[in-house]
Amino acid sequence: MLVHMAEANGRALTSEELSSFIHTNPVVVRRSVAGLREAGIVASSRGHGGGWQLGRAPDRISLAEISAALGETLLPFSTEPESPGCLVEQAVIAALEDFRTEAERLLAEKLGRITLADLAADFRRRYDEIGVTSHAV
Amino acid sequence: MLVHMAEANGRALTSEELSSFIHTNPVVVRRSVAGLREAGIVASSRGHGGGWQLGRAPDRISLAEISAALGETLLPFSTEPESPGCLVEQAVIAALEDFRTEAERLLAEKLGRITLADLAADFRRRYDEIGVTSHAV
DNA sequence: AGATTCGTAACTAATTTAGTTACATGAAAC
DNA sequence: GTTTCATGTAACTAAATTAGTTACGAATCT
Repeated sequence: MLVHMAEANGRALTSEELSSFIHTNPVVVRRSVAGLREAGIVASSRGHGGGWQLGRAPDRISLAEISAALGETLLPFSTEPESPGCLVEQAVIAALEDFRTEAERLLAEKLGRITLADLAADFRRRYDEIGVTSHAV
Repeated sequence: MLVHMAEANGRALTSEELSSFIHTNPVVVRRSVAGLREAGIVASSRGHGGGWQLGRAPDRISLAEISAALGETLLPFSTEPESPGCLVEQAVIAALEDFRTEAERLLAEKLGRITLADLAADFRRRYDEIGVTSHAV
């Protein structure tokens, strides 16, 4: 959805339009994207001509920021104790906590290097390529 | 559960015992741990004196192997297309696929350095510490 | 004023996961 | 060889999560 916004040239896209892109429901779009508003990644406006657009230039929006704004973890396990007092759990969590800290830093660093502008550029490349191919055929 | 097996000194632990450690059900234990058998991480035996034990020395079982044997992914997102033909999705997946490949290699490498023996040693350290504390009080 | 669009609550349906019961299979003890 | 103990596995239930839907109020533009 954000790539579509990046390609929209400043025009606001409605939840309706965005939802049709990914074959889902406008309300689902609003729910998902709303989390990106506080971080300034998107801006929404109501009424005529309203909808969603990027909050800043796509080359200043990294995947790390998007991931963080959505409240997603970069690693698929939690290090919260389930049985406080269990020494085995404490040992496991301690080991994973160290791992997690460094791994998350690494992942965030890598995701921080990929921006929406990169994705949009890649999309455009593919788009042009298809265009050429179609024309050649 | 594996740490418990590592601490069991070769004795087989029953699903019943293991389940009580983590406050769950014996069947849940069997279901979970069964996936580790093919990888040789655990071995199960039936009948009298049967149960579960480590399939090899704990210093030769890494967290990376355990994770792999359980069929878990190290990263919490999939790169499988949902809308084949969507160029935006293809661009996003391509970017994430690159990221994923390197990130998974890194994570596996890090997890590969942590063995069950490390966890067991840390557990034992905590255990002894508690013992001393209790005695001191 | 009327049309449009987000914001949000409330409800339903589908999926996943944990937990449970039940019973067959295999292995040791006697 | 029978009894006892333990895994292996199917089948069912319950809880939690998620996606989807409907409905309607609030904001904004023409």
